[in-house]
Amino acid sequence: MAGEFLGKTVRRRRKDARPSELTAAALQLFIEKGYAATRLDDIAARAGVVKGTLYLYFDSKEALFNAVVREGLVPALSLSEWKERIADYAGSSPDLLREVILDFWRVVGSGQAGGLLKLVLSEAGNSSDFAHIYHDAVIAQGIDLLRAVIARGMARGEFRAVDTEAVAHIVMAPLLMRMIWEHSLGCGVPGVPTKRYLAEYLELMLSGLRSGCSPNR
Amino acid sequence: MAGEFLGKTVRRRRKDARPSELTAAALQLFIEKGYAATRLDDIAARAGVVKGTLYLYFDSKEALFNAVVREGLVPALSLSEWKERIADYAGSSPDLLREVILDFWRVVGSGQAGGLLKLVLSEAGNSSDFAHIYHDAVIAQGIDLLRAVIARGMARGEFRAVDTEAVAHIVMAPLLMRMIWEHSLGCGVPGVPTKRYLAEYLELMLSGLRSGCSPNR
Amino acid sequence: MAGEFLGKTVRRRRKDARPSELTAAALQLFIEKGYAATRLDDIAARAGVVKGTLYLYFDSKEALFNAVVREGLVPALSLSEWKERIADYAGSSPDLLREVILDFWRVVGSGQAGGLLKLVLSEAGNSSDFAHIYHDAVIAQGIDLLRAVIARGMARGEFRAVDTEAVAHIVMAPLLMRMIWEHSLGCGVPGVPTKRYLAEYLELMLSGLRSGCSPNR
Amino acid sequence: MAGEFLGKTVRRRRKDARPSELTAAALQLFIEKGYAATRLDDIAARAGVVKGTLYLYFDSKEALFNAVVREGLVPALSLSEWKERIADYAGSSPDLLREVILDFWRVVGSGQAGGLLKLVLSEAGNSSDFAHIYHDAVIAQGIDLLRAVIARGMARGEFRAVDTEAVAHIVMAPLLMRMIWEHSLGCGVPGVPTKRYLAEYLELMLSGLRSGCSPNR
DNA sequence: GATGAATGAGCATTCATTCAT
DNA sequence: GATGAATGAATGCTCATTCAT
Repeated sequence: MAGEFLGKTVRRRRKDARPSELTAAALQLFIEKGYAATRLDDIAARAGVVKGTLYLYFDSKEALFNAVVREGLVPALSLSEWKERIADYAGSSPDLLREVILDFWRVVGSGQAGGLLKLVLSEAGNSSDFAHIYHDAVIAQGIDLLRAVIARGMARGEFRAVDTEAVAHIVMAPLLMRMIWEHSLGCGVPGVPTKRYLAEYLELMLSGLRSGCSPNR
Repeated sequence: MAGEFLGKTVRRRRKDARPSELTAAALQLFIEKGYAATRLDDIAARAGVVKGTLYLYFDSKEALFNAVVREGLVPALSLSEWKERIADYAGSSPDLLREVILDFWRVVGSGQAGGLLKLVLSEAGNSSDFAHIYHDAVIAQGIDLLRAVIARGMARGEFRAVDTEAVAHIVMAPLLMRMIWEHSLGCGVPGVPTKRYLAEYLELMLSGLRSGCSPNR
Repeated sequence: MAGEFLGKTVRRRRKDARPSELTAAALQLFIEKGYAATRLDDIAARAGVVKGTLYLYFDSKEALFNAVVREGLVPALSLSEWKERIADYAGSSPDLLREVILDFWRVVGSGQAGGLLKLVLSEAGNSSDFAHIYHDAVIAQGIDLLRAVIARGMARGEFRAVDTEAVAHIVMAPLLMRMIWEHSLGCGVPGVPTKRYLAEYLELMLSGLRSGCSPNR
Repeated sequence: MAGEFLGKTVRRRRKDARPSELTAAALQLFIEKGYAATRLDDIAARAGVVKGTLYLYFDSKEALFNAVVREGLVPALSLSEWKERIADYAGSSPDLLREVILDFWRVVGSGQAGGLLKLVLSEAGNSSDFAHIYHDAVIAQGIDLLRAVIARGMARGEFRAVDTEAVAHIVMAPLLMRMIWEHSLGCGVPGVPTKRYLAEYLELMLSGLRSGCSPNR
């Protein structure tokens, strides 16, 4: 019967969806209040369940935290597609750098994935070293992409000669800081809207990388 | 007697130094483990006293935290001296920017003052909004300096026209990120020593700001 | 069809056998870990069902415990047959005592019925007073048999005059202690195999009861 | 001043006495309700303190249980004195056996030490194997004493030849069972006062051990 | 009848805070 | 001023019990 069918479907969909509902609620609260200050009661309440229910899906508060972080890393996986696109890219290196950076911002900088950065930094030093995990899974991905683009620009004479690794870190820093401030101050960097920030940022980095200008001194 | 005299001296010195010994111990632990995960017992133990003693100097754990942050802000006060120095500065704006940035790094980026940034970001969102306090006391100071220098450079035709506020934030970001990583990953950014990082950073920013080059597009 | 027939048979047999399968699993675990430390999940798992299923047959954990104990008392019912047999017995009282004791051991002392003693003693003091129930249903049965045999021996001049009730308790004690040790230490009394224990025990009791010897003092 | 002196004394005496006050309360409740069913709140309440106070003296509920058992074993240490006394004893072996048994009963069978037997049997099978510990510390001590006395009697021709180890266990059983029943049924074995029980018990054992009677068959 | 997801009351444990000494 | 024993509220975790399917 349709009733039974729907019933089972609802139940099953619930069961399947629960874990991510729970981690979503947990992520929000962990970011808002920090790991230690977040009570399981609060997480459960925000997810519309009861504390005990959490233990049907996660062994402990720490296990829940792990799941939250791991789930937050998933979007960053899409960055790996860029590796092939860079090889086939036909346009100029400045254009490519623009595209890569804006896509990184779209994927990582927006939504709750941004708060995850603040979270793992806050809880760095705990048993499971999530700062390293996050660094390797997200930051290092972005760094690698930037290095590849910068190297391409150097090879094509579009960028001046730089230490690609150092510069990749430096170029990424303003993106990450922006993410951090937005989740720490609550409402973006005061006085500078994101759009203008990104525009000035891209201009500054591209100008700084461009070859063919006289040296600074 | 010499013994008594020494005793009193030690006692007196101790008594006066106590509060800062306590906040120093607290700062270390707050940075290492976060506010919530740090027990007063641990702080007292590291300071060589007993938990109850903390309450002779601070009303509560939160009051201790406040004192820790406030004390950490003190070094940043020296930044205010720069305001006058900028007005009197005789050299080029790129040189001035270099000096200001390196001094900011010396004052804020080194020592435990660096950990403080990570700490206030971690605990952002708690009752007392330290992220804002820290932002206003330290970051905003630095931002203002940078804005002044950039404006000077623009006025003198040494820097191209930019949004000074946005660019000041962007220029500061790599410094702050470096501080954060050093205290979150434990041991600096892997693969890029601080000295090279700073050198490439200055070069990139100054190249990006320099006037007289054709626009990026 | 045979398949269906077998299926129904199996189903039917299962259905009827379920309660005792459940109590059997529960008995084992209650003895191993104690009442409170045994989780319904464990019992269900050992019985090959799911926790909720237990509630189809028992109202609560305590009701299950009650059923376990009551079921464990059943074998002891066979002791009642002895009442008639004693009346008709033709041999000597020492021989009769031997037979009664060895049968008691066979019925009560072996198998899981032995563990039941340890169990009810462990949980004595709970709401339902199983120590009394077990005492009345099993121990008192044995005591009564022993009293009858001892009284017969006294009447026939084979045993010396004793307080039959006290002596019955005393005679039974070594049997019960042996049962307890076997289930508490895991592997019988260290150093004394059951067979030798029983032989020496019977000899000591019969020697102690025998009439016709000079008093101890 | 006297006030201060008394104050310190009271405080110190409290501090020193606390652990044993707590274990005493815990022992009572563990015996009454079993380990798992006893809440720390109850123990604290009975000791006149608050739950948290328990953790000033014991790391966990299990640590408290361990302390309770270990403390309960102390009285049994006095049994070791008997080893020398047996060697020097001048009287008959039956008299010696009487004395040893009555002293064992006085030391182990009375007071809360008796409940300890029930307790360790109940909790046998848990991580720390207290049944073995108790067996070795208390029961085995008594067994050894009995074996020594029985061997002495056999050597002097006062007792018939028996397996000393088996018989020692058997002789001890009625004492232990009596202890167990008293703590499981609440109020002694129904119908047989302790005094008569012990008298009949001694008579039965000594008669059973005495040499010079014809064998049972 | 059987399942297993969900519940919620109960308990062990932690830790900031107090206060008599 | 300094101590440390004692407190009690808070919280992670468990598990018997229920109920929709």
